[in-house]
Amino acid sequence: MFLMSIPHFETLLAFFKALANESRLKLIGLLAQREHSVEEMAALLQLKEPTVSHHLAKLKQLKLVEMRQDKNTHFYRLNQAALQSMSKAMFTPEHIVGLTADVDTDGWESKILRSYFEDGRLRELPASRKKRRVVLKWLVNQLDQDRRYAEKELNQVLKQFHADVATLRREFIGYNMMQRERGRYWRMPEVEWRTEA
Amino acid sequence: MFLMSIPHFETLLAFFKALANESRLKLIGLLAQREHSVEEMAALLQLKEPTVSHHLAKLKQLKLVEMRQDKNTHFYRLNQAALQSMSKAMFTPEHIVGLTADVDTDGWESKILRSYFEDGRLRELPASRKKRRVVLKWLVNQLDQDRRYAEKELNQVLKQFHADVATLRREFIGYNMMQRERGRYWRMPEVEWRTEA
DNA sequence: CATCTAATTAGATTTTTGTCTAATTAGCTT
DNA sequence: AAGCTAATTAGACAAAAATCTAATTAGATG
Repeated sequence: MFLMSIPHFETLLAFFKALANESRLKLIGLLAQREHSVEEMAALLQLKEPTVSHHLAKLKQLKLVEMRQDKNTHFYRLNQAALQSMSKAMFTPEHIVGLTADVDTDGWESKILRSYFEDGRLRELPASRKKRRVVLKWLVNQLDQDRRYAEKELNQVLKQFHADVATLRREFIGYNMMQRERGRYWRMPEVEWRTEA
Repeated sequence: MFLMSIPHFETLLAFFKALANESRLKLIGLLAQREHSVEEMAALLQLKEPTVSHHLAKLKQLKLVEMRQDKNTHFYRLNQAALQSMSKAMFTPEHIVGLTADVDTDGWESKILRSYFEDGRLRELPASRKKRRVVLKWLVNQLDQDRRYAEKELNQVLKQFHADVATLRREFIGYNMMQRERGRYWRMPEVEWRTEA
């Protein structure tokens, strides 16, 4: 239909607020099936019409629903496209990392992460040592602190971020972010990591 | 990693409630970068520790964050997998339609939609006339009531649900759900639709 | 024009949620 | 054990949000 830009903090928050309510979520469910008039929806959800109107106004503000008028009946329908594109872009790492723009502690690392991740996946391992370390640090952080992973399990987790899992494993060991013994891998405490692989 | 079952109404609502808050969303942003102690997060967000603790408890309940303890410092980290799988399954049509289970008006149509849609896409056009009509009805409802679509635009919208857009277009015309003239398509009011194609 | 209908807006009330301070717990450290 | 530190729990208070009734608007119809 049309692409929506990646939503920013305020947008995302507003979006969650809109959906974080029992009545509104039910309304969306109803509207996913077909259009409904305000009257109908009020009856189905056992709410008064003004209440429904109020909820629809919120959803309309965010373009999650659209309205058409026939005589003095207002028919609402869901804007699937808005919903989908929102949920799609929502939880990719580079986007989540961007959430903290205002707070941001280590802006430098965030910037690197954002630039190397795309649609939730690592495009390529950075060539420079410093950047590579940032990316690896983030990745190793996706693993459980105390768990011992079989190689297969480790691959499972890693391949969700990058195809070349063998290189990732090797780099982890190189930086001493992980250790291996008899086919099992586990994380090392951060103080033990090396600066150079 | 592991598959999560499709969340149901209560789960989904709880999930949105968890994220529909400025502080919690920022926490998630922070934790997406690396693990943090409660103290750190309180400082970064300019909140008191009990407040942060309280928010983390909510996120922990939903397994969105995990905690590891070192001495008496608690380190929290994000459970990316939970977040991702939640957002992924979230807004597929067959799931949204399922939201209204308790309310449900036309359970029969919903059931059909759920069974023919998978991951947001139409698996195949039902063979039986009655079922096909339900699916087409839903699809045509994704279009703007009053807009006139160029064939290309129409395809754009439709292909997001099904590859064989030519058949869909033909069926719409057949059921008189849409009309065409000089390469332009538009929706017909529901009263004009035919029962048989 | 008077009246009816469906919806929205205004304003009041109640419920839910976020934040704080104070008190408590759990785990060191001396 | 006494004291220290980081976190959690309890409870109070304040702010935000949901819902209702009443009043108003917009459009249709006799």
